[in-house]
Amino acid sequence: MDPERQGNCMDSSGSAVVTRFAPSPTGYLHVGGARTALYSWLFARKQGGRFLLRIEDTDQKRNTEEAAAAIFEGLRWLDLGWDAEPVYQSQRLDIYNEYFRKLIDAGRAYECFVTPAELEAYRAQAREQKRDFIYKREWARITDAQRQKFIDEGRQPVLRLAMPEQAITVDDRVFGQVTTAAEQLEDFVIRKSDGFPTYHMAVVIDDALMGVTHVIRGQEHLGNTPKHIALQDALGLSRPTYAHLPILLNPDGSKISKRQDNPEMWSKGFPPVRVGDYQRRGYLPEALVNFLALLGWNPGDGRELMTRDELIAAFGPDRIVQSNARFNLEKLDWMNQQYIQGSPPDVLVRRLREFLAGTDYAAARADDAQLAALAPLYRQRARTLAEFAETSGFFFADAVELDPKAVEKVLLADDGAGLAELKRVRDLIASADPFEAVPMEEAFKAHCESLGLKLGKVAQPIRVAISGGTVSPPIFDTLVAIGREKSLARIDAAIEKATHWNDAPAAKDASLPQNAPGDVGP
RNA sequence: GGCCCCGUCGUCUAGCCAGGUCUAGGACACCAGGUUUUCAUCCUGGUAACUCGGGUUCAAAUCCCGACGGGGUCACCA
Repeated sequence: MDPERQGNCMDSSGSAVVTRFAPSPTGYLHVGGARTALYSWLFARKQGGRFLLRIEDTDQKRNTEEAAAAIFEGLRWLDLGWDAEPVYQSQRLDIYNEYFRKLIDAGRAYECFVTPAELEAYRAQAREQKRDFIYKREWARITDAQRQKFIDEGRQPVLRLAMPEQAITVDDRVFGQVTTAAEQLEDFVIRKSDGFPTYHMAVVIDDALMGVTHVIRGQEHLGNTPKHIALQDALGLSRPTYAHLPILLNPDGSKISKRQDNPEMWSKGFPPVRVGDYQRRGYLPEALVNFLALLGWNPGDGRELMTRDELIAAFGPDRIVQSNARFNLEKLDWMNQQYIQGSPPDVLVRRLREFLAGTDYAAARADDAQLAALAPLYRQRARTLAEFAETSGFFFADAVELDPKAVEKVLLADDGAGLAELKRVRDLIASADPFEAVPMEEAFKAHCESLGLKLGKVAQPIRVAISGGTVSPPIFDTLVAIGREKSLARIDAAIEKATHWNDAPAAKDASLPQNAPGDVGP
């Protein structure tokens, strides 16, 4: 998909860096995967190398194509471009078979007829005896007669790698040297009974064939790496440099999982699992990228808000942290706001447009000119695009809904002082010329001074009339954005309603039971 | 449970490898004050951490050992 123009890696020797992101097609881009992809991408860009994609679909009966498309979409949203067509493992069976052949011919792999049920029984037994069940060569040697018998029974063998009896050390760029003792290494399955390679087999072959020089992946794979090294040795394939990343955790230290992926958990501060949900919740991709980059890595000089180019320039595996990181949504919110504040107006409008498309926010009805008028008013006030949409709704409403609490506090309190003031300044608005924020503010300040009032005494009643509540952007900017006619109409409506606020409440109240105990406050 | 990894403010982290300059720095959040027409922004200040116990050393957040805590992994899933 729209491969980016390649970096300056074409001219160099054969040592150009190649990284890859290799998700299994789950149907969405996992936020942890996004960070892995980001680090791989940053490293490739920093080194002038290439960043590749591979879909690990050696298992699935699910819809690979659709599921992979969702992942591509997530990567595109984050603007993490890749440098060649993605590789699909399910289309490479011939290649894997070739390597299976080699292994068998070299005596490095053998058929195993033990069934999953039998294995499970052995494992259960081992657990009971508080032993490890580490599959060595137990069922490697069978006679031809036995083999024939198994086949006649309909058993489909798997292929296992004959592990050499020696410890294996991973030289990891993040965790250093990690050694696994020989006794811990088992003869793992490399070909499933359906003929497909296991993850271990496919990953080693594909990384080698794709020329991957640096494997950047989650720490959950650190324990698999000795297997991969053993396979590389057996196959005579090249060994990439490994860099394992610490795990991304929930605020409570638990692992981020799809099971928490719902609004209830979000309200408890759990981060969305799917990158698409960050988009839907009004985060800017550059903010997410910046935030993710800093979860487990830092430039070492205290910088936090960094452009993509700055991230690329500063990135390196040496400063990747070794401990797991908890996802702190509040900091993402802050960072997102920084990006909203820093976005050029036209970019912000475009982002709002994209965000609002297809939603039922009142703001979705706004045209670009209206959004452009509002953007400067909300860039200081919205941490996410969703907050913008939620708090700016009154601009687009046909009629404002007056918040009773606001009416009572601002308009009716003190014998209707606010209401009286609202009536008095109505004409100031009606006659404002030009109808612009600065001159209007001047006029109002003069008005207030002559009466010995603070501006707030005047601004709040207007705000309630215009927005329905006590919170809005600066009132004169708000009036201008809404327009003179609409503003006056809202003020008149508010005056009317407030004047009769306590008239005939019986009609309303009679039909309702008296306040139940435990009525909720604001 | 076995094996592996990790352990500095509530959170993300700097510092650790090359021990003193660390009365441990920054950021988010929080608290207080200031600016202000509301909210917010912005500015100033503040609370807050080296998991614990041994050892090495003149000196340890930094080196070593142990305990405890957290995480990962133990599939014919990736």
